Amino acid sequence: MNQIGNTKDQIMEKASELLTRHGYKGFSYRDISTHLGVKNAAIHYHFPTKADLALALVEDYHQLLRRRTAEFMAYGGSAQAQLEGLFSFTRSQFCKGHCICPMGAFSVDYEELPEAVQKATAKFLEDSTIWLTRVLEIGRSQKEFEFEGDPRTRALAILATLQGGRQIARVGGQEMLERIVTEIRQDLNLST
Amino acid sequence: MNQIGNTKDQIMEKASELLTRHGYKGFSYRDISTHLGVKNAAIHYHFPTKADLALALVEDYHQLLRRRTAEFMAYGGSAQAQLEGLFSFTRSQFCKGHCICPMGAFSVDYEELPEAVQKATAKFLEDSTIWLTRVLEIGRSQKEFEFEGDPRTRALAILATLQGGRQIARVGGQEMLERIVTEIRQDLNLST
DNA sequence: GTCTATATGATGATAGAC
DNA sequence: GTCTATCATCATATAGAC
Repeated sequence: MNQIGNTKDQIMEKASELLTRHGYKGFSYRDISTHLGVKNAAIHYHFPTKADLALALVEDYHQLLRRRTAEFMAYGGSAQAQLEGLFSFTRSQFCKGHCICPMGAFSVDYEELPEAVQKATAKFLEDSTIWLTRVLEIGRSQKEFEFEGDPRTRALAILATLQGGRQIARVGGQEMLERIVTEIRQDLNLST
Repeated sequence: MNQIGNTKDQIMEKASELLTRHGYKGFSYRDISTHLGVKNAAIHYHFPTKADLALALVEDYHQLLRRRTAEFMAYGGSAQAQLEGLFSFTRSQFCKGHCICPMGAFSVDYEELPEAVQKATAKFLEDSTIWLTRVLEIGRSQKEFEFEGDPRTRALAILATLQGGRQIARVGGQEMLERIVTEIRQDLNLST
């Protein structure tokens, strides 16, 4: 195991969990340092300001998206598998500590975030939309599912639904999220 | 004009704006008192703790929902008008300061809210769902729009989509919200 | 890289005068 | 009902030793 940068990774991992559980304003450097058994200043060494940490998180999410979708964007494949991957990811994130979408967490505090973080978040959203749009286009052309209208518009609606769905499930229980995912499937005439 | 309770109302109005703009953790008693030209302690007189204020806000939203939907729930009417009312409310809230849904704001901090606020929020969500479910049932039976499957499930999906949509529009611009609303209409075969 | 120590400011909240 | 004054606590952040 490579130990270099290990602390930095641990910080980001914990920060990501706290962000999606308690929101951007809902966690502090102290929460992270206490959990790692280090001091406050150690976190500031790796991320001088909280905005630096936020930016690193967004870019990390973005890179993860790129890795997981690179092949599909280049060569295509089963659109249904991509979509089911999104659904199961959404479900597993919710089950693991009622985690909401990072986009949802950041959007609440969006207007007060530094410009660099705002721009990175907007790019992340845009690339997520582009990816899902492509999935829908390919899936429709391959007859994996059916829908009418503009693929980008539908991609945005699906992302919004899942983002809102995870939040609503916090309040009303997991059953609500299950129903919501079912509804997305139905609108795509997906039986599985 | 009745002056009794005026300050209390002003507090709630400002608090509601701040909540939907900056989130529950994103506003303080100081923000409110400064805006009203009073002192910190004056707010605490009306709402001893922030949780009291949060509870009052949720119950106020709930009561507003009850008032606006009472007639429809009792006698029915144009479901399409109810739905369009929801859409235009969503749009106007976004335009006025990029306000997100209170449900979205509270859901981020939900797990740390006191139990009384959690329960009130859950009831508000449940009644919102019941109302929209009824709108969909009546609208479908009156052939105002078409959709398949369970009305409650679809109601939840629409609420989630609008909640997520308002947040996404903060990051990606109003055009995204417009697209998302368009998509909901299309899935109901609503042309207007 | 991590520590101790510290600066600075905001926050929710309370006591008691007017 | 609102004020002054005050509190304990927590937050982000920095300087300098090890």
